[in-house]
Formats: sequence, C-alpha cells, structure tokens
Amino acid sequence: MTSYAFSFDEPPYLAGLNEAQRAAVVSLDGAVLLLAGAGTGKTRALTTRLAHLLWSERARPQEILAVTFTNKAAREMKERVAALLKLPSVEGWWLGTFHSLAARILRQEAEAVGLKSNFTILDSDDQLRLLKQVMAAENIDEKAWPAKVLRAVIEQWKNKGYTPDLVPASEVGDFARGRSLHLYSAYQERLLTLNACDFGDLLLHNLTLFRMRPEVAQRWQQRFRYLLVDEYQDTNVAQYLWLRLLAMPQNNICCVGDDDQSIYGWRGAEVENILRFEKDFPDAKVIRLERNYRSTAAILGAASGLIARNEGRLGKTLWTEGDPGEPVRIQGLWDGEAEARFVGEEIEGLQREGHSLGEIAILVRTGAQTREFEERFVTIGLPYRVIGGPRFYERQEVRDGLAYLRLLQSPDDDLAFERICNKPRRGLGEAALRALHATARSGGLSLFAAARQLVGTDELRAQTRRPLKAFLDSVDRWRDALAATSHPELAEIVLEESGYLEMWRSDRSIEAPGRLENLKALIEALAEFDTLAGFLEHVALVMDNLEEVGGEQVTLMTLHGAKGLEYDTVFLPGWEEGLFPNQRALDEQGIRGLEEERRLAYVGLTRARKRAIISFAANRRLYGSWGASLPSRFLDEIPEEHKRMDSDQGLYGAAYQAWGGSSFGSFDAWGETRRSPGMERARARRSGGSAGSPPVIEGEARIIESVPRENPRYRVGTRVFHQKFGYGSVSRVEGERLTIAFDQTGEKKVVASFVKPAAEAG
DNA sequence: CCGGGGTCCATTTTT
DNA sequence: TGGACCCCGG
Repeated sequence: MTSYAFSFDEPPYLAGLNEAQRAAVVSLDGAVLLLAGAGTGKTRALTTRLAHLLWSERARPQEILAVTFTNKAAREMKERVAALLKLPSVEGWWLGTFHSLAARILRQEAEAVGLKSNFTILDSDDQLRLLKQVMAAENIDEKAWPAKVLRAVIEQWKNKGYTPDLVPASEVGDFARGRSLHLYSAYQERLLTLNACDFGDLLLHNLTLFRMRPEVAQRWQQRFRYLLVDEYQDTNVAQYLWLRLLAMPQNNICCVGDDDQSIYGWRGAEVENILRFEKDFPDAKVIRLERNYRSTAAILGAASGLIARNEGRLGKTLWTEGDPGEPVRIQGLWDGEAEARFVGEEIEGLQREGHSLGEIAILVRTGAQTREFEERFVTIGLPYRVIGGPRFYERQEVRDGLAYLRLLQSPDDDLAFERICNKPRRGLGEAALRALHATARSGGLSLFAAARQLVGTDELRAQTRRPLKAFLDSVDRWRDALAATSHPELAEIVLEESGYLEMWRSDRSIEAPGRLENLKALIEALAEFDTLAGFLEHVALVMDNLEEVGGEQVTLMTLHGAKGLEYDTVFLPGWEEGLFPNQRALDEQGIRGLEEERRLAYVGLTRARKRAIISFAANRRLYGSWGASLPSRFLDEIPEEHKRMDSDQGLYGAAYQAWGGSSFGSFDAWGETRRSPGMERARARRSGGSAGSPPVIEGEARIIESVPRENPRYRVGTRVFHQKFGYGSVSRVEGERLTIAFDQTGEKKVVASFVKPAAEAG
C-alpha cells in the first residue's frame, strides 16, 4: 500500500479495494489498460476511479467522458457513480453508450456534416426500408440481392470507419455485381436528404467531423480531459478511432476489458484493439485485476484451464481465496429431451433445498435451444423467463406509435409517413402511395407535402382523395395541438383518433392484448420527458426491453446475453461438437472462430458463483432430422481435477469407440465407472428405480397417480388462456396437470397455475 | 384483405 | 422441425 499516492492520507473510498484495484483507481495520468478478469470487481474499480477523478479535483464532471457499450451498462454505471458520490443523479454527465455520446456531439455539430441538429435516428428496420427504395431506384433485383445483405455490408463498412469515399476497392464484394459501393453512396445521400442517421452514422459522422475540422476535434479533445472506456475488447475500428481522436493529445484514457471475454468478433469487434493497446499508447500502464470474488476455486480452475488453450492472449491468472467448491459437473444424456428433463429435475432438487429460482440460469449457445427447456418447464410448472427476443422499440406496435409521433415532430419524415399512412387501413393502398412518391420525386417534396399538393387536384380518385385529406387534416390538427397539450396526452389522442388503438382492440389474435400494453407503456414512458424530441432520441438510442417481472423464475438465455451477469447456479447445456463449438463459427472463421467459441465457454462458466453443470446429448434433432453428436472438445479441455463426469448408459456404443474415442481420451471410460455416490443418489431419485438401471423415461405416471383427478377450477371443456399459447380448451384434467387443446398450437400438457379461465383473461 | 400453401432457411446482437 | 416470407385465390 505504501507505493501509491495516498499512502499517508488515504481517501476512505480506497478502503476495501485490493492493491490492483487501488492502482486502477489512482493511476490517473496517461493511458491505462485495466485487464479485468471475470468477477474481479471491475465495475467497482471503474466507478471508484471516476469518483476519485472528482474528489481529487483532477477533473470536473463535464470533463470526463465515460463510455459503455449497452444502455444497461450505462445505466448501472450511472447508478453506482451516483450512489458513491451521494448524488441524486448524474444526469447531464458525459456517461453513456458510444452511440448516445456520439449522437450528443453530433447534435451540436450537425451542420458541419450536412445535417440539421434535429436529425432523426433510424433503426435497422427503417434502414432496410430505405435501402430497398434506393435499390429499387437503381433497378436492382431485390430477389437476387437482398437488401438485408446490403445492410450488413454497409454496417461492416461503417464499423470499420469507412465513408463511401474511403472504402478500399479490396473491400467491395460482388453484391449487385459490384454496385454495393454505389448503393452505399446513394443511401448516404438519401439519409442526408431525409435529415437522418442510422446507428453507424452516429460514430462515422463524428469521425468525418474530427478529420475534416481539426479545430472542432481540438475543442472536444480539450473538453474531455479524462476518458473511461468499459468492455474495450468489444470495440470496433470506428469506436477505436473515435476514442483515439478524442483522447489526443494527452491520452488520459483508461480502457477496461478482458480479452478472454471478447465474444463479438462477428459483429465487428476487434480483439486486436485490446491486444495492441501498449503499441497504440507507448507509455501505457497495464494493470491486471486477477483476484476473483465471484466463483469457487473449482469453477475458476475449470474456466482458466479451458481458456488457457487459446493463443494470443494477454494472459491473466484468476485466483480466489474463497471456497474451493465442488467440481464442475458434466452430465451426458441420451437426447435433448432427456437433457431438458435432467435440468428440470436438478432445478426442482435445488428448489427443494431452498435455493431461489432467481439464482439459477440456463445458458445456451443458440436461441433455438431454449424451446426444449420451455416445453419441459411448462409441463412441470417451473416458472421461467426467456431473456432475448425483440427489444421494446423494435416491436411493430411501438414503432407504429413512434411513427405517428415522429410525423408530428417532423412532417417530412417520409419513413414515418409511409409506415402509418395506411395503418389502420384508410384505403391508401399501394396505388395511392405510388402516386405520392411520383409527385414527391418530381417536385422534390416530402411525401407529406406531396400529399397536400395532390389532395388539391383531381389526380387521385375521390375514393382515395377523401381519406388522404382526412388523414392530412388529422395530422395538422394534432400538430397544432402540440403546443397546448402535454405530449403524453397528445400521444393518447393521436393513437385514439387515428383509430390505431381501436385496430388492436378489435384484433382477436393472441398478441393483441400485449401490444396494447406496450402502447400504454410507450405513452407512460413519454411522460418522463420534457419534450417530444427528447423522448424520440431516448427511444431511438436508449429504450430497453421492459424487464419481465423478476422474482422466483429461472432464467433462460444465450451465452452472449449472459455476459456481465452472475448466478449461484448455472446450467450449460448442449456442449456438443457442432453446436458448441458451433460448426458455422469453425467453418467460417477457423481457429479464430474456435477461440471465440472457447471464450464463450469461458464466459459461460465464469457466470457461476457456486455451481456449474454442463450437459450434452448423444442425439440431437437439428432442423427436423436426428443426428448423433459427440461431446464438445471443450469438455476435454477442462482440467480433470475440476470436473466430475457422469453419463447415462449406452450413450456411445461401438460406433463411438470405432470413431476413435481416443481424441477425447477422457470419454473412453464414460458410462458406469465414473459415477460418484452423489450422482448415484441423484439418479435413484430421478428414475425412481435401482441405481444401475438405465434411465426410465420419466416418472410421469407416478406423478399423475399421486394427484387428485379433479380440479375445482377447470373441467374438461373449460376455455382457458395461456400467456404463451393463447386460448384453448381443457381436454383432460389430472389435478393441477391439465391437457389443453390450444387453438393455435394444438395439445399441450400444462400446469394449472400457468393458465387462467378465458373469462378472466379479458 | 385474409389466409392457405409452397418454399427456403436455419449462430451469436447492440445501438 | 418450424418460422419467415411470398404468392395467389377467394
């Protein structure tokens, strides 16, 4: 402790930090790379560092730029900094995601890149629609060259910091016979005309701005005296360039990251950014946080042994003084269904021992894997939630609602106009839209302006003109009301008077009630902002999914989604060659892909505090057809002393031996011999049979026998509603276990607590 | 304007 | 296997 600046009069907030963490907090000058392994108190070090900058009076809040990747991370950092500093909030500080910070800068400098300060931020859906228009204008067959592919191409370019004039010839593929670059230019022009940006542009325009206008760059460089960057291993080239430009010339930049947790290479992240740090910043100080406060020694040992197989790491050795813990369990099963059953039973066992379901997570490689677990959990009545799926603002109804609001804010927002001019149906079909486009193009007008012009002529037939006029009048009326009405109130009026809410109210589909809920949430969210413009910015950049009501539920999600989270118990199913490591990653990226998969495995394991249970299935149905699968090579790479293997019998017969079990040496002995006493007990409990017998296909019959045959609430024929499956009627009752014929999805077994009588569903 | 039926496809995801 | 998407018929 004597080696640091505060040895004599140490600020109280350094108490409780270990030596490396202190170094991370107090090394303020120049570039610092903080290599923070999983669970090493990274966030604490980071937030304390930020506080230290202020308390030591090295910087004022407005002089610090703190960057994260996700809104969630930004929110968490804001909360922790505020708590540490005992401030009610840190609103207005330069603490946010790359995109929100870049947008904030861009709003102030918009003119320099040909935008107006109130530019619209398009999401990927708008982007796609715009690209389709651009392609149509260039007569490119969307069948042969899907707009989505072009979107991906452009996104990659933007990730690398290429404006159209900077794309190297070598990077132009054969999309649309080499016309992709031209399309990119045309798209960018179109965006400027619309006064709009896509996500990539936020960074890209910043780069252009700083390159073309050194004096502007200098102003921002002087402003931000200290930079803090989280998850540095995830930065792409554009983000890297942006940071470097802003950090110059003092390079007071602290980047926090973990090369072993770089799992987003496929989306443009460059691990090289972190590997190269010391070359980029020659005087950089590298600090390693290696003491882990999260996991047991066994879990750390397993994860460390695994990740040690990767080449080209900066290298860290995680250690803990905590509990040695139990070895990581590895369970082999017959097929995916058996695996889901196994996990379900293990969870029920944990539950009986008093563990909270909120402390259990199942982390899968691909989203599709959740399905088997969901079906099983629905059957046994285990509460669960799936993290993932479309974000709040990506939902159709939310985007429609937003389009109405955008149209009020900026009448010339053609994408918004197009989206909702016929939603609900007003008789403004394709033909009407085509006429509008023609007029708009010839007159250089927005669609809204073109529409206004057209309703004054007899070019459109009355049948079209009438509803169009009514629509325009409504929009005008709402816009006039903007000044006098609070915006949440106005939003409600708009959605009501437009008939949009009614459209969903009269929709009988399963999703309709949820959509109305989302619209309600949208309006509520609106109330939290002073202005409509402020709200629209928030939605485009910041709005997350509504968090499902937490509590007593098991969490199901992808390994990617789990980064940054931790649970007492983590299940890691599907560790099979082809699935994990994923075949496609291997095919497309070779060793690079394999290493990223391995890092993903590392991330998965290190999410666990107390226990990690890996499983694999010998048979798995993929795309409808059955296939035999082999245990993942990663299983073999976990050191012997940190794993304990168990397997249902007969998973691999002669075929497997013949294939050459030797390359997975440790699996030779799989089967009967490696079972621990604990596993025998677990097995006996599960199968209800003798320890040595093959697994019985579930004691379903037993369970059914043990419960009453009637249910006071449900009888055969009762109409019920289920959150996931919608409406259906009960076809069989066995106490709490109902068989229900769902209108949409057919018969399923469901526990009664998962449904309610249709009459109560509204 | 809807839905039925055929076709094609099939990691990972943020902003 | 199942979903997303498109086309066509009523």
